[in-house]
Amino acid sequence: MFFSIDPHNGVAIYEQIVRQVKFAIAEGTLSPGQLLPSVRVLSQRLAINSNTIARAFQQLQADGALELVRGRGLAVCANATGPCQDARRTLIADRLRSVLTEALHGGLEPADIKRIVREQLDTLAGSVATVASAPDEESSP
Amino acid sequence: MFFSIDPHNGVAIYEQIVRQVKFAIAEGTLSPGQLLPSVRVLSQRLAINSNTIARAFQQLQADGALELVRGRGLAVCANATGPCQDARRTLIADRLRSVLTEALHGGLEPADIKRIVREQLDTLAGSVATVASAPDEESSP
Amino acid sequence: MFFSIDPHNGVAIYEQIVRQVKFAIAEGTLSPGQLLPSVRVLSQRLAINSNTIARAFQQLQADGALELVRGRGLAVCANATGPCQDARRTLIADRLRSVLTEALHGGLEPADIKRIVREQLDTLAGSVATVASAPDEESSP
Amino acid sequence: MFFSIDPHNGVAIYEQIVRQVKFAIAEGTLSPGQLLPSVRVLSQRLAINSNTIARAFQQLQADGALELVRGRGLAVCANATGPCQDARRTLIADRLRSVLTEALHGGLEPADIKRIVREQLDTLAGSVATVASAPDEESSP
DNA sequence: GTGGTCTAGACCACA
DNA sequence: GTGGTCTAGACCACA
Repeated sequence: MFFSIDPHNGVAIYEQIVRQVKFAIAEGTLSPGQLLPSVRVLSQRLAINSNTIARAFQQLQADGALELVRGRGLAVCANATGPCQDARRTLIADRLRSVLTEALHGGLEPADIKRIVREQLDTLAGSVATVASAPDEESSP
Repeated sequence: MFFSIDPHNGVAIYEQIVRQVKFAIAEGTLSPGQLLPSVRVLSQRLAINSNTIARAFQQLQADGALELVRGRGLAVCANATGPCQDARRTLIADRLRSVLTEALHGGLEPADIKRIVREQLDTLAGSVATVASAPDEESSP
Repeated sequence: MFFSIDPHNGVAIYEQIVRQVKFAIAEGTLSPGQLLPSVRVLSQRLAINSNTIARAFQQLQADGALELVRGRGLAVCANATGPCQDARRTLIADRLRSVLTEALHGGLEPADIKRIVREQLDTLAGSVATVASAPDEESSP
Repeated sequence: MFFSIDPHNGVAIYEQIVRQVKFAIAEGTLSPGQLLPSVRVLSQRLAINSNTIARAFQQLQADGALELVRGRGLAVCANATGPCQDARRTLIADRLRSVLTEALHGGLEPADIKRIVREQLDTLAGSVATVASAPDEESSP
């Protein structure tokens, strides 16, 4: 499981974790039943306080994405994949709508906006693809 | 000058105001020399605390977009249009890059993302166009 | 609003606060739109850390019982009364079912259990009624 | 001896075991001198960690309900029945008082509470009766 | 070892 | 003033 946290992007850290876990479940990087890295491990790896990790995990439990396995840790819920795929699309669409609204209100033309999207996608696709295909030492706990 | 503030989109309110003023300057809705509505008027119109408005205006002065005209208020700087056009593109592109990165990291395909962008643009274009062409009682103070 | 917190009864403090706020909404002690005591005030009054109060309030927001009023505090949601009445009955019925199951499994007869319930209710009804009818200095903020 | 453990009812698992053993002694399912299943057996049967079982047994010894019989295991104390009957009533009454207090504080009427108790008892009585009369392969070791 | 809760105290955005 | 977030560190139940 790969995390990329930015403490200064306006989104709370615990919320970034919640989203990235849901996204990982959505794309199958985390499969049902799989255990997540422990709070302590993740805390150390991300250099983030363990309370913050715990808060994210608790939210994920409340959202039905993770379940507690006593003494072993937190595991992906059996039927979490579908809902997480929905959640992913909704979250992305909401953020996109917000940015696009701002762009249109700011006087950019749809054609111009589409051009920017295309540019950014072309730039990003390469680097992200690299990350995504990198070997992940934790995918089978 | 038309403002649309969304308290839940993750961007601080004062920051939304800063951006929207710059965007209005970029597209010419606000021209050099033009006076902005006062903090008090804007505070009342947007139902937003005046400290928040004041903070946005302070930032806009610091960024060289607005300047104080003694006894009259804040006016658009003489040479602000060009820089604001640049800023607009950068601000939009930055937010877009952030969302697109999140989407790609989350396992969405570029094609799927482009489809979502198209959907959202189609939905939004109509409503925004309407707003944009509405008469604006404050554009010539 | 009256709180009675017992740090040692096995239920987490924040959870006790969540329940008692929902119960107060259910019985109308807290009406829609009404502001709750602030986190700081409650923290001092109950001698409980403000993070714990904040956590309870956050849960209550997530549950749709409270909503944030920027700069003023947290208010009871407009349509929270009905759901809180349902939640109250469910929570009580669940806890009762748990105790009654234990009693039956432990070999007590239904008649004996009913007698204990009657005894306890008679004992408690008086004292609670007194509390409930006491003047509440905070019911109209 | 029949155990029914509910990990989600707020009472610690070891505490549930302590209570259920006392209750079984109270109703005679466990008689003085009778040996209890070993920690290992119970741990396996209930799918509960053996530390948790051991802790419950330790508490039961401290409470004078069980005693160690060298080389054979833990047995019900000679004079445990009476005290366990008292304990049973007290433990049940305490939990009931706690729930009933919460219900009254929450604004439920005594009549409404009695109705809920009656409903729950009717629902539960059938299933529990069935369990109680089932043959118990361990009652005479 | 696992997660859950709580405290004390800092800093932030917003009103 | 309001609530929200984060850290550091303690203690707990359970495996």
